[in-house]
Amino acid sequence: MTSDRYNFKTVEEKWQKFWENSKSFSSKIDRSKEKFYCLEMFPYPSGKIHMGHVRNYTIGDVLSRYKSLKGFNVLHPMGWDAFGMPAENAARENNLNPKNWTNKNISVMKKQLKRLGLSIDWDREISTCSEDYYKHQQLFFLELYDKGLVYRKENYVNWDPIDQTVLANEQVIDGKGWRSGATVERKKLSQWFFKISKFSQELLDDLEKLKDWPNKVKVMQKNWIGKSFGCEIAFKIEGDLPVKEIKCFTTRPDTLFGFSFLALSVDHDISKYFLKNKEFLQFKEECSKTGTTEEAIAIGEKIGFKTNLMAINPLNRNQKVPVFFANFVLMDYGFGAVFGCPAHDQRDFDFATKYKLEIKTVVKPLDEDDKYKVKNEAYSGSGIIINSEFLNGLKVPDESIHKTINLLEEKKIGKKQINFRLKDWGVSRQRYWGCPIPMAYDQNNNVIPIPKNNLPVKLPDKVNLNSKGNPLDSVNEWKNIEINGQKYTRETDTLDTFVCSSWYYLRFCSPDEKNYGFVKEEIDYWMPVDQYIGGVEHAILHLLYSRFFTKALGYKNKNFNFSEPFKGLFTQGMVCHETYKDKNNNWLSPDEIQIVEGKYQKKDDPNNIVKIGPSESMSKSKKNVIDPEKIINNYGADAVRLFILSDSPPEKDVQWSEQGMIASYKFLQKLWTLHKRIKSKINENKEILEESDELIKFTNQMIQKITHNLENFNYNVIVANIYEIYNFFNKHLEIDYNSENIKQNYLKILILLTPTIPHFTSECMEDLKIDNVEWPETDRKLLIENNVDYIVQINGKKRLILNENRDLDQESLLVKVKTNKISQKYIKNRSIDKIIFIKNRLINILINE
RNA sequence: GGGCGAAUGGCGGAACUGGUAGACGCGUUGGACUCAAAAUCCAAUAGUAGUAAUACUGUGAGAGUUCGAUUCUCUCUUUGCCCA
Repeated sequence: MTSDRYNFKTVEEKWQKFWENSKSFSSKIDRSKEKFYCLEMFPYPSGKIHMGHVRNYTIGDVLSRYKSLKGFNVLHPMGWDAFGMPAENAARENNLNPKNWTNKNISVMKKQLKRLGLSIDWDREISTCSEDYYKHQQLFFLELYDKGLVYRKENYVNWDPIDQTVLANEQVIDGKGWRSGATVERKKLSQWFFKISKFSQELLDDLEKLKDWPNKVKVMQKNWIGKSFGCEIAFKIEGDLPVKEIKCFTTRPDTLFGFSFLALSVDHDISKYFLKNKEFLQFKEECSKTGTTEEAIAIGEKIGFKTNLMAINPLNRNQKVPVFFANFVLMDYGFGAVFGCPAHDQRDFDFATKYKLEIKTVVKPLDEDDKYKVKNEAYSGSGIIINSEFLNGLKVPDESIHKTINLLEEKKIGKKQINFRLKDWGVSRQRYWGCPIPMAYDQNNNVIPIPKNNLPVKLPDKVNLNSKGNPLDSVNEWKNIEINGQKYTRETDTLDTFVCSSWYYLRFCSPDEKNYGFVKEEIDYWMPVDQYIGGVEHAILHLLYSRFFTKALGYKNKNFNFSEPFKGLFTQGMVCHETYKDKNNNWLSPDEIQIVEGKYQKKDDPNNIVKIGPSESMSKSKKNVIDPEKIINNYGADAVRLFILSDSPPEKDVQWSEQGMIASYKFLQKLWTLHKRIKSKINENKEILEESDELIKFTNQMIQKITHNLENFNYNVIVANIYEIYNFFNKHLEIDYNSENIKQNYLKILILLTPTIPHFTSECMEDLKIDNVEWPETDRKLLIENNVDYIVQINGKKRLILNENRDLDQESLLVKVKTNKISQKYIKNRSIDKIIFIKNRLINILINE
């Protein structure tokens, strides 16, 4: 009997070799077929693959295999997001070269991915740290520079003191570096920027085109771009300083009559007059303690420093209000100055209460009268303008903001302004392991681009990674160069790794092209990516940058014929696992635990009772990780694929369960036994004259269901469908069928299973000597049953089900119902008020109680 | 504080445009095989009452629309994510 067991090791190895040798997944342009570009976010080569990768790439593989079976010309490539800090850190710690460390990881992870049986065209493999890749990136950089989309400026940056590098705003989480966790400092540095803000409006508008993106991602991007309508207002200033005017930006000009103070950022230009004022300096110091994140500001106490200046309300020249420096105003929003209207902004309200400033109500809710007064908190809802002279009666916010801006423009007091929250993308990083920025400086610090024929600017192999700051700074033989006999110093900053991942989807179309990043003809065929799949954590950064990059390459380029890189986006959920702690509150890995009589304890230490924590996303720090390699070795790739898809919808988090994993493994064994039974039925060559068409109907139904579920990413339901298939065959194989009939239907079933468990079905098909594989079509006619279950309701309550001929009309069905004993019991002799009848579905009889 | 989503058995989750709630899996229980165990196979499994047929209750809470609501509308609670 043991020889009949399904040996996944030999089977999976055999088919993986076959696919590799016969180049089953290599793709080339074929205009006779419709293309399908399926892309999963490429991994960072950190050492080993994790369960998140398994889930991500299984989802993509199911889709790719399905689309190929459907007859599409599928492009399904894979590469490596290979630049970045972990390599540099690991290399420093182990005295290695980042390149070697990275390449070693790549070869390990590639082998692991191949063990999953993914239908990837490995001939297109790319790695962002190879010269063949980044030289094109340098060319793109110069191209964007020529287009005026790259510039250098000095500004405050988020400085990570541990990693000694600059962080983008998005990389600062709760005031800490996203990787190091260090408290981020403010530092002034000269940096390279991509002019992403030039595309703010376009990036916003084109979200509309992305019909196959999850709405929440679009909303997140929209909020991130943060378009706001508002008004720039210049306030006249009186006082003992040479300050005549202060510009403010506001989104609520309609509340100008509620004006009671003007608040400035401590970094505002005017602060220069206060630098000798000890109290001000103390106040500034105090402000820096509250933190700069908007959250800290919203929660924290509002404090101010009063100046002797007074601001004049442009709509009411008699009204003069004090000017403060305040901790809740940031320099990078608007002009670093806001006007305070305490009655209708909670922040302003808190501030005004503290400093006993006037709180004048100028908006009333719809259900209040004109005497309405704001009491314990600001009112920021909709309503009607009051106490505002010529603005009175305007509806808030629909008409008030718009009309006020027009009025202010007429009176030359203000100017309509559109403000975006999206700031330009700072791409300079003070790191070694990244793509060198192809720029240089002469002795006067003037910038010149490296001539294109001198590209690539290669990273030097020999560096001292233990030097402080950027290791490239100390590589003099690399840094000092000559161009046309002139001496220059190289730019030593490297590019943010998000730049590498902003265009890799183009490179996959032309991985071997030497002269440019891609071949026009090839991206015209393959682009855009039809389905992009990855984690929702990239909803803003990576996706926004990629969208920008596509637009930037297409900018001033008539040949570029698409404006969005990813037509469809799917964001999969995380893989979670329970967390464990021992009695001393140390994290424990699942391997260190045993369950005895339902109690969790530490292995070899029964007195050490284990506390079970909530299920969380797998992470090394919490030790709740499961190593995919071990699991694949124990249960096989198909079983892992089956399990990772089975328990939750792909867009939601999934709970890793060893029991579930084992169940998937056992199921494949059962399925193999079933296959053997089916095979022997087929080999009997039996002909039955009067055969039931149940098998054909069932198969047809499954074609319909599985196809529908594949199209809609209901991959967990597909696994349920596979179980249903097993259950059906297992029961109904006892009934006699024509051998040919079984064969035809079983073949269709095997194809339906192929996207999910490809090694298994390949083996089965070979076993039956079948090689004709094409996705089966649903026969609509067969879905229509002769008999239908009619739901019979009495007064809206289901009472029985009648299985009768389809297409019965109301009258004939009613006759059947009336003659039925059960319904008679409910109807008795009472009169029927009304009948609701839905053809082939339901009859609802309303009777007089 | 704002925006978006979610809530269904012991657990993960199904349910097409409002029309049989709980597919499928896990777990649990019972049975078969076995000296025994594992493995495997068969059966039951929302709750309450009943030997049973069956009846009543039931999709976070409350209201509404409807002949009929897990599905649509409103209010609330809890929870997740994002922006703060």
